[in-house]
Amino acid sequence: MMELTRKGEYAIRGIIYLAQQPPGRVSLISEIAAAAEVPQTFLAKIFQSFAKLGLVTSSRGTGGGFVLARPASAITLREVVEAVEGPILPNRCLLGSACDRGGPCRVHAVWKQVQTEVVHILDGVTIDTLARNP
Amino acid sequence: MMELTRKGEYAIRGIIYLAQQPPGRVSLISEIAAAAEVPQTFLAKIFQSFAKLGLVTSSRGTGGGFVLARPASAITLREVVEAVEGPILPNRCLLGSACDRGGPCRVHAVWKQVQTEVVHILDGVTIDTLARNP
DNA sequence: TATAAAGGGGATCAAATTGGTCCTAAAGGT
DNA sequence: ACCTTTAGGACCAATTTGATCCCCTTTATA
Ligand code: SF4
Ligand code: SF4
Repeated sequence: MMELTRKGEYAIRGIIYLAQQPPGRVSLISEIAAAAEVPQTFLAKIFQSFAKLGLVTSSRGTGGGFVLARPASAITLREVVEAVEGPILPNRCLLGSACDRGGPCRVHAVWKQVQTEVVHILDGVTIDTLARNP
Repeated sequence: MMELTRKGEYAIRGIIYLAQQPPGRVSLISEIAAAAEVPQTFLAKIFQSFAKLGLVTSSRGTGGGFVLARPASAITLREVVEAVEGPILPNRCLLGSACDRGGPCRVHAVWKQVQTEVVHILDGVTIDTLARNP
């Protein structure tokens, strides 16, 4: 239960690689994919999501590629995960939409607590922490 | 991300109904399904899992049905959820199997922390708490 | 101004998972 | 015997996941 998908794994590995490059260094998607051991075309989609959300900046044409849009210390693991997996939502009813049954039941509060706690943990981890080598 | 499936929702609703019955009262699957608003044949599978894990006891034939195998105060939400959704595992690498890449990376510890925290929350909630009406 | 080197984005696809039904067998009561 | 009720397997449609392909646009530079 609650498993991260491949997309999530790949997203994290990809952005960590980017964070490990010298600041300002532009990386090709092919380079990132090779380093992170991720199918290139799949990773390209992931980085498109990153770019749309402003986590990375992309440039096209010769000499193009990807760079972090902010310092790695200002990008949280939550942002990365939510960029590709959508919001942390242990139960549908946590999204505004009222429960299709009576009102919110007692379980509701438990899922809310789970959500809050997980968000808190993932928000407390930044990419620069993850990028530091053992 | 991390969404509970229908099966999980149904499992919780079903066992809460059972916990709301007078102690010792046997409930038919048809009755539980109607009360919990869950497809009956689907719920039957769910309760089979409960029975195998010893959360409920089942009896066949006339007068048969389901009863909680333990007091509702001794059944945790985690047991119920894991019975149908499998263990709380935010990332595959948390299951003994070593990472297919280098060694465990720094992200590993984060998922471990998420797992621990979620398990802790769900272990702290028992079915009798959930069964009490507003 | 070609041309090559990138990323953007849509279409498409196979495999896996989810959500659910159906049928037969087994067990238990009358 | 016969009815009731769960057990368990086979099966199925819809959705999601994990990817690949192809064509388009942007950009540098020869
Ligand atoms: S039954 Fe409770 S947990 Fe389930 S959707 Fe409704 S409010 Fe949420
Ligand atoms: S890269 Fe890290 S988080 Fe991902 S499977 Fe390996 S150890 Fe686990």
